[in-house]
Amino acid sequence: MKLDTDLETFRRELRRLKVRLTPQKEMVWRFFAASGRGYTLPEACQALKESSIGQATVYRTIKTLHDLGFLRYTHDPDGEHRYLTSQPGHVHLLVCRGCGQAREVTDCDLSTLEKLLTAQTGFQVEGHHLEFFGLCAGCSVQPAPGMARTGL
Amino acid sequence: MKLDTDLETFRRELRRLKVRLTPQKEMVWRFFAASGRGYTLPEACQALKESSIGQATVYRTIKTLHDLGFLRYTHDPDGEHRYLTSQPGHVHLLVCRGCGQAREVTDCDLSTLEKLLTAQTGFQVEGHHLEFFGLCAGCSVQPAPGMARTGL
DNA sequence: CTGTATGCAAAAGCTTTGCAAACGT
DNA sequence: ACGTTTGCAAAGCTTTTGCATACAG
Repeated sequence: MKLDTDLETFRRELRRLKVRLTPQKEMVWRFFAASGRGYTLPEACQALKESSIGQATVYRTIKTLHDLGFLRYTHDPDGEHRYLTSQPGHVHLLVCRGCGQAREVTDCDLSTLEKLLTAQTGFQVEGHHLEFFGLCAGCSVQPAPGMARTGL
Repeated sequence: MKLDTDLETFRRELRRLKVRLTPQKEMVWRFFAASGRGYTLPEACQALKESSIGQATVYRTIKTLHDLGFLRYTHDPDGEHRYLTSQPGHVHLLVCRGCGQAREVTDCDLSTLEKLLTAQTGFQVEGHHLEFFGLCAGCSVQPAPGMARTGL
């Protein structure tokens, strides 16, 4: 399974970055890695309490992993941040409004658009955030009751 | 000045939408319209307290104006939401990391990219959020001390 | 007039912090 | 061993809610 190799990568990276590898960090990472949809901070706190991880640790760990690039967040329809594990580097998310699953997209060439903007406005574009939303292949087949809109 | 005609538009739109036009709504809207950079909810609460607008009203009004499309939010470097007035319709923001000013961009053709994504992933793309960041013309001339990074 | 919007104050919810004990390196 | 990380509990914020009063239409 891919998670295992990802987990190895996670450990290796932490070592390389001289960040302490604790069971908590690993559990938090695995928790997010197992979800395609991501979790908000309060959701993660509540769920990880089951694993006896204190909420302060959840907040601190998510911040750390986010800063290191192991987690990203996407935006709910409500504008809430939902964290999920991510490939390193520049990616964009394709978020399904049906099931909430997110998938990563590496294909993006906005360089033409960025050059145009610079020419038009004098703005030195350094980067962008781009997020797509719509319906994934599964959900667009039919608004299958019980499949789409799985609460949480 | 453009603000006046925008204010008229604002009033007209509220009437058209059968939304009550109260002094508070107007003050909140004007407060945001006067800022290029936007405000977070707590910032707005604090500032509008001066105008004797209760915080519950600030929250409720911002939510209403946001739902109606009169306000959008952009993302801080810290990921915080900063609300600002916006043109109706589909626009993108160009946010300066120097002075924090945001400007709207209507130019965006991601349709080719969206078709490509649909072909590759089966995902029915319904829309996107796109935000650019960099340095505006003023700030990129020089990191002028006292000009860039105006706190708040 | 009628019903919605407001302000206040309290409640609820979210996030951060201080500190002693536990743990990774 | 040392210094970082953790859990707990408390403190500090932010956001929502209930309700009487004010006000827009």
